[in-house]
Amino acid sequence: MAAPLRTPRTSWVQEGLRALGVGGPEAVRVEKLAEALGVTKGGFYWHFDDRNALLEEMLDTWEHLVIDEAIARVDAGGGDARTRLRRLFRLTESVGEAWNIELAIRDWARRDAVVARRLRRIDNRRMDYMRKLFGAFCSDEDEVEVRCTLVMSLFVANKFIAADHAPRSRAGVLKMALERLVA
Amino acid sequence: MAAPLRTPRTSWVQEGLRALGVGGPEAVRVEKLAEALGVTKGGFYWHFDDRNALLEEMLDTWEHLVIDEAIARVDAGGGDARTRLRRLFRLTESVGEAWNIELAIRDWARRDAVVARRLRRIDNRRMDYMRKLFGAFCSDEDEVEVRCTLVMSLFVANKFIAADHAPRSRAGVLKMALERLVA
Amino acid sequence: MAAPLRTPRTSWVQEGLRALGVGGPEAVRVEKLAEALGVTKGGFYWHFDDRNALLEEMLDTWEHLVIDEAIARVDAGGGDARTRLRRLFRLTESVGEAWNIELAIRDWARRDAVVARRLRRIDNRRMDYMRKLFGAFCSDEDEVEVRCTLVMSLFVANKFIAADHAPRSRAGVLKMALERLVA
Amino acid sequence: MAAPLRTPRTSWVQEGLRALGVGGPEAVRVEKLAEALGVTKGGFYWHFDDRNALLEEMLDTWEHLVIDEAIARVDAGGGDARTRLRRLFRLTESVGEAWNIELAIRDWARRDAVVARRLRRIDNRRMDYMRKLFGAFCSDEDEVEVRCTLVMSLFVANKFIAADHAPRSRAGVLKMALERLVA
DNA sequence: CATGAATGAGCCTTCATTCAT
DNA sequence: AATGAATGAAGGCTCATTCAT
Repeated sequence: MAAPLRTPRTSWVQEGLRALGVGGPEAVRVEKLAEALGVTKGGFYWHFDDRNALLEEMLDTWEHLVIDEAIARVDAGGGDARTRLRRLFRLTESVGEAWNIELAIRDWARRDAVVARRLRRIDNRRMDYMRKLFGAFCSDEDEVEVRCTLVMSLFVANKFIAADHAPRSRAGVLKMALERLVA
Repeated sequence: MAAPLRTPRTSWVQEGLRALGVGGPEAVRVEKLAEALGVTKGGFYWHFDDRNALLEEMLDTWEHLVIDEAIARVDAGGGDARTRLRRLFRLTESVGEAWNIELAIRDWARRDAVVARRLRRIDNRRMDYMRKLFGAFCSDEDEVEVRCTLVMSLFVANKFIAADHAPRSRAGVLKMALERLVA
Repeated sequence: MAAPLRTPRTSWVQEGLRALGVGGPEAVRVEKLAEALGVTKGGFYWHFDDRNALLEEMLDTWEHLVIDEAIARVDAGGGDARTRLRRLFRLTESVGEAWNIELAIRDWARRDAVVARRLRRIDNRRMDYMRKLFGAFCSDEDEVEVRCTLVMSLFVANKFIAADHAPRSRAGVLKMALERLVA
Repeated sequence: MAAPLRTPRTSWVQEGLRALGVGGPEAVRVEKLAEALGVTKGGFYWHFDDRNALLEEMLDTWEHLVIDEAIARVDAGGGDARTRLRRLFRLTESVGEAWNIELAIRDWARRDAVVARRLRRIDNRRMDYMRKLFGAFCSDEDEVEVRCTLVMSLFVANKFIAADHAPRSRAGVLKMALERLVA
């Protein structure tokens, strides 16, 4: 009987993305989200046709965030290609919470063709953006492709790898690796 | 003398690993495994205390397979460090089916501390093995660490990345990248 | 001077009767009617206390339609008893859409005492009307009762029976049977 | 924690048919049946794939009962066509409980094509059986068809009509009508 | 080892109803 | 009159688990 505060569509999406990051798509449970939002599950169906509709809107939201907004932010700072690449690396390192969502989506894409298609679109746009930047100071196209792939791999694999690097830190190794790549 | 076992423990483990690779830990359903094995789930509880016991045994089985057996196979061929590294790469590229299991476990480790600990043990053993090989022809320890990390990242991220590389193929780019790293 | 009513009471009743005819009383869903009317269900509760109030008003509307109006229309044409009976048959055959509602109500009456009482009132008025007509040319009261019952049964059962009558048509058999009854 | 007595498939079917007769197909609720049988709904899914599988098996069971068994019982008594017809009428009048199921199915057939097809099969077999009997003493084929249709209509409509026949009883009127038809 | 049957918890979805605006 | 948002009670289905045989 708590005050029935309005819970906008976006709240469900936010909460859904959080759950996705933490527990994968199976953890996106209507009932759990409702509880987290302090409402009853019934209300969910006013906003969305079904669970799947939420899942799709979550992906839409995420796609926009990691592509359009990310690229805009990197370009906004100006500077030459190397500067932008370094800014991109820093931005990528800093997003913390968002990585969980991305990793969950990557794993999800392995078993869901629709998600896979979306991820491909996003990865291709990211690669294109990096190709342009690397290409600005590296004329060998093979080399550009290799570097882009290494950068992507480094970031994607980072959270999926559990190895220690003592006496170094993972971050330290990452930084060294990236520095060699923009050299 | 040995009675003809009907559905041995290992069948459940094998089927469980297959299910894990395809659908993640949530897809490892006792009922589904039973169906796939053509028996009823009743028998499962003769072999295992509960679903969790199976999950753990699956991880044991997998751990042994990807570490002890893999290293043994690479060393068995003999040759210098570079030769062994190349053999490792080839072995890693060829396991196909097994990769799905590994990726599933990596994602699983993100949300399960026990699995994470296990993965760390494995990743550290793999890194140690690679450090030894790279160290054989590369004296800069930082460089060794970076190369090991790049190789690991390349393989782990490979299946998690959906980008196209036209006119190249993913395999081609991978090969170029690895070749630069053992150079 | 009359404000342009948006969705009058009667629209809900009409739509409710349509739904009743198609899917029985369980298909009379406030939400579905609202959707069919292009409004949200909120408005429904302005007109009716609850779903049951609608159901009752639907029955009122239908009762008036199939009795008062039907009898009036048959009598309006004038003629002797046989003429009126034939006119009644023709009217009854032609109402198409309305039959679905009647059949649904008949089935509904099997499980709802209130509906049953209403149906009884209607059936008795119909029988009385027919008794008067048949009595005009048939002096045996038993015979009159039998004929009335046969006519009623023929019409009521018609849509509930799925048998084929090849090479005849159902309509043809019906016509023959009725003709014998007014002979 | 009551003793988990075995509840055979047929119990679910019986209970389902009873529920169908009383409340129509929508009243065939897995949970309600389970409660009536004193078990939990989970057990239902061991026997049936889903609710629909039960519904179909109910129809199978009913079809066999009202056709094969009914005709066999009428023929078992021997005698000429009129005797058999009268025996059929008596059998039909006596089944009480079963009528509810039949009526529910007839109404159901109005909105479900699969059920309609089944009903048609049954009605045609019944009509064929009656045609044979009426044909034994009535040479006019039109007349045979009309009588068969009247008999069917009388029985089907009987429970769907709510009219009173005072000072006669419905049963009395029915008997008179049927007697005229076998005359 | 395995089947047949059941329990119970959890989740998705539908819908009557309520209520502030 | 009607919308937007929510509650809560059903009801369908899945599945881990249990247990007698």
